[in-house]
Amino acid sequence: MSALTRLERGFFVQDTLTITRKLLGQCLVRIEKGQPRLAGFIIETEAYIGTEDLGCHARAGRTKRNSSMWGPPGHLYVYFTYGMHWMLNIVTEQESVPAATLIRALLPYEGIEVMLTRRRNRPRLELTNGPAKLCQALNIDSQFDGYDICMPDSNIFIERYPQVPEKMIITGPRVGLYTVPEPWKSIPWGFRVHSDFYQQFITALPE
DNA sequence: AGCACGATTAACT
DNA sequence: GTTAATCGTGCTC
Repeated sequence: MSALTRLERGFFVQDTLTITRKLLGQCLVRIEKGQPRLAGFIIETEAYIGTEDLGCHARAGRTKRNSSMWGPPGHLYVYFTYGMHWMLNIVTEQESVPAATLIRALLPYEGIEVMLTRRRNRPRLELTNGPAKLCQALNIDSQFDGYDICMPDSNIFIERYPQVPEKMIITGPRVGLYTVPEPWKSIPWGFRVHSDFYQQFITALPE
């Protein structure tokens, strides 16, 4: 087994759609003091790109809330919505260009006992199968808005795994943009891994 | 100062 | 399939 490397700054300097696709199959890791490592494979992502994209928070210009999206790549944009939920994004593109990838779902891999506690013993496949759920499971909130995941001692980072084959990636519209006008509402900037691909990892999960 | 809404979730019929 | 929960944010007055 070869040593795993972390995604470095250069990865997040590619164009946003490329990054959003290539993040599928990579492993998001969360380190907390006094806790076992929490980790999950990224299986669903969405791209939000620039002020033109009317589905993107950047459409209204830079505000206190969305400021991180204008920041340097490889940092996090974490925001609060629906009065109770946190959402995890990774900032892409060069500084001053607002764009990010939303992490919508993970396949739990390490630290499942801790995730079960945080997620009130929900079924294993429902631990991190939504953008707010994974933030709850990994204990990610406002304290990580603007956080740099490329620092050597970062408490959140992504480990490099082999790319998911193109044929195993399902492309479709982004979820939840009910009031967003076309073409942005339907533009196919959502990506997920076909369940055929990760089924093998589910059956391999420890009880 | 007031208000409508949201890149969601869980529980319900 | 529907809907309540719950509150920070940004917009309007």
